[in-house]
Amino acid sequence: MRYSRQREVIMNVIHSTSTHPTADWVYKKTQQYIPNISLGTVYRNLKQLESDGIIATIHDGLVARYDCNIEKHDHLKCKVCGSLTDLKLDYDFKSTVKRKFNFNADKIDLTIIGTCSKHI
Amino acid sequence: MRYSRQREVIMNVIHSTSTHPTADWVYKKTQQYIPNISLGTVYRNLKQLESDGIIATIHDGLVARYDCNIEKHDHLKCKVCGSLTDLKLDYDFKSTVKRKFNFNADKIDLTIIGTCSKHI
DNA sequence: GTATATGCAAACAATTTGCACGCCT
DNA sequence: AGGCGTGCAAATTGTTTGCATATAC
Repeated sequence: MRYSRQREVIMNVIHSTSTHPTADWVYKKTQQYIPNISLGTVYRNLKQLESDGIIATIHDGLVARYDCNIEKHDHLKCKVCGSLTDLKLDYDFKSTVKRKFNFNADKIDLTIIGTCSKHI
Repeated sequence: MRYSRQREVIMNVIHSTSTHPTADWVYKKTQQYIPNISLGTVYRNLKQLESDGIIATIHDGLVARYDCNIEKHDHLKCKVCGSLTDLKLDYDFKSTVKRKFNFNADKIDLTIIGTCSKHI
């Protein structure tokens, strides 16, 4: 993967937030730095960065969100404000499913949906 | 919600499988019984059945899958064959996130991604 | 120089919606 | 009769892709 200014800006934009932005949000934000960047370029870069393990993709309903935190972690999703917050829970299901189903687990997607402290 | 033959067939089709079908699969299957049913009708009914709590929607990547099992449960997703299998794990994260984040949890989406026993 | 990255626009896939008509109740 | 449900097609939304040009190395 060789250098491009577009990718550098996209990386900076993603690292500037912890809100797990959508491709469209990243696009609008990068436009502030590269006005004629195209949405296709944003998607292409996000995809490539993911397949290189540099960022992670979260499927939030039917839109994809991107996350620069690639460490294993879970999410809290507020159904009022739509916010997605990182958290780290402690569990070990991999050995359970290996034992019970002979299933080889790679990763676990865990999202808790509810109401965040701001909206109770 | 009043009776319609389309909805009855859609319900039967969903209950005839445990594979968590997509809207398109349901559409093709219902066509065997009502050849001129429209895809819009399938979507409308699936949506209504979900909002009435009769079926559940699972967001699998960027497509929606539908599940007649509305009891709380988790999923095993095989990345080789794409199959989605129900399982029931034992955990209690709701009290943890209430205590730590003052987050009121409604439900938990938990999917374990890996390789199922058929493809090891 | 050559391969990768880009901008643009068209294509695509999943889903939703407006409208006129049909069929439960 | 009145209103919910339908079929159809067009619209929307999110994402991908083909192509000619530009740029990193």
